Amino acid sequence: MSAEQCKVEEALGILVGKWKPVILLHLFSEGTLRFSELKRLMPGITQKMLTKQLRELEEEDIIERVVYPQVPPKVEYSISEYGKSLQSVLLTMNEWGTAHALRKEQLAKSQQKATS
Amino acid sequence: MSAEQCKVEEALGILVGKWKPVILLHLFSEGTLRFSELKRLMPGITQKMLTKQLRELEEEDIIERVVYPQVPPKVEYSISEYGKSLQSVLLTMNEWGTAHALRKEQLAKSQQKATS
DNA sequence: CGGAATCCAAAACGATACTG
DNA sequence: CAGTATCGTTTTGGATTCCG
Repeated sequence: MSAEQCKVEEALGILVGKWKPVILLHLFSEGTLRFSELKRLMPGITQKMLTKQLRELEEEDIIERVVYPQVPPKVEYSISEYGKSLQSVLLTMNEWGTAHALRKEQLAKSQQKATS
Repeated sequence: MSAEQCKVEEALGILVGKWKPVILLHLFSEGTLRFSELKRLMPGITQKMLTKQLRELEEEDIIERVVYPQVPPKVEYSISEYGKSLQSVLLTMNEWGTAHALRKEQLAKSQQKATS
């Protein structure tokens, strides 16, 4: 892993975005979700953002989008075959992130003691 | 790994930034580098950006900054003990990123054929 | 229901000049 | 040498309205 041919950004580029990891984790655990279900699972996200992030993930072939031609419309999202290869990356990051969050928490606690 | 307690952003937050992964990879492979050496290794980065990204990494305790009180100044950066725990994450992302870049390249090639 | 379009604020990034 | 400071541009995220 040399710095000259660093491809971390390739993975980073797909995961960055305030909501992308959460979207992916939901799809990984639920399998298939409608647009409205995703929205309900993420209070705070706007329709515009959800649409945008889903489009970007779709463009990278990470997720699949299926439109049912009916009224009212129904659109379902799921992880694509290729997208499944991302799970291990997500898992690694989540594990490290969990430990890091814990560490920060404990560090804050010990500093609280020191100043009290 | 449930979506409710997604800690991917914890890792993401540290890696995002146009130059952070490259900085980290350089420090991982070289061990210790001076500010000017880092800058030379990354043509295109501005002093301001390099300073900023280094500060952020330092604040997260990922890298260490040692100032030698002399004229002209000398400042050395290296991966901290804790920062080393990030290497596996970086490696995982780099591997996936490399494969992803290759895939995109080949996809582009096959599309080129199809339209020629 | 699942968007698209518009407008806006904030954050990231960058060029340049100056400094102990 | 290793930074600040200031300015401007670009990108990102968000609120709101409208549409088939």
